[in-house]
Amino acid sequence: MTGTRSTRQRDVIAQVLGRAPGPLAVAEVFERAQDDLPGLGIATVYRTLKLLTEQGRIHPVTLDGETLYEAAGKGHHHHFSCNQCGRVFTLHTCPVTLPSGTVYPGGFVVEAHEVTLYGQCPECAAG
Amino acid sequence: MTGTRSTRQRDVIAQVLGRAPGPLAVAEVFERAQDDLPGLGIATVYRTLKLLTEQGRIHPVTLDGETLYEAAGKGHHHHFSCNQCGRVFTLHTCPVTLPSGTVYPGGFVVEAHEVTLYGQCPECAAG
DNA sequence: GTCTTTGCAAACCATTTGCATATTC
DNA sequence: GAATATGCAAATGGTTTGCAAAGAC
Repeated sequence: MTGTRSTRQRDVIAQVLGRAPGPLAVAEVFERAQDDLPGLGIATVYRTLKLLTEQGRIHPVTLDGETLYEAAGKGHHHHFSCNQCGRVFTLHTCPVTLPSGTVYPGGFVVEAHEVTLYGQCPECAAG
Repeated sequence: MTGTRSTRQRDVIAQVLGRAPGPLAVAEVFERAQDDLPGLGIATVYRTLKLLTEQGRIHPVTLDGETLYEAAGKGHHHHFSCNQCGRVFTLHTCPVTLPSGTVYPGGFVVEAHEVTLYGQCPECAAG
């Protein structure tokens, strides 16, 4: 069986995502993981992100044309993208009430939804 | 001034997007535009999509890691992505009430929102 | 006729893959 | 010790760019 071994690289990459306040781009994961593990190769980052995704331990999030990754198991949540600093945050509130099975005009059967809010993050709003 | 000339290529590409029921991927734009205009080059498609975007005549939409393009001027709307056939539709209903300026817990100032619904499109639900 | 746009081919750049070496169990 | 994972470098594939020829005005 492949993908089961515990390695320092996999641990570090999973940890990096685990402590982030929101989803991270591949380059960000790479940089942060290198702090803990110099010599880490970018190919390993891609391979590990793919592996963790297949295992359901992280999820890809596409936002503004970039693929970001976030740790799984955060329950239902959405994202906030700051128009000023560009950072993406995880929000634990949901502005939508859409029970699975709701049928939209035209006959669209809704099974899930995704919301992205854009605006100013607390830091940028304060500055 | 560059970007102002009317060419067959630009007209065709704009028309393709104008008559689509939802946003299209670059490859789809390319294929459909080639029906009207054999010999069209892919580079022209990319250049034109970029131009039309800068002119505000179309908008990019990122969905599941792909960048799609749709005609502008459709007013506030959202997207529905069919889990079965993969097609993306434009929905003219909005499940969210979020006046610009709403402040979310933590101090996030909301200026805009984007919603994507996932499920079965009318055709796939009927099949 | 001048300036812009196009198509082609080359250049780019992020992501993936092949392979020898290092690591896990 | 056998099998898996890593790092490097090469390959890939979508997007962009340089340039000579075609087209718009």
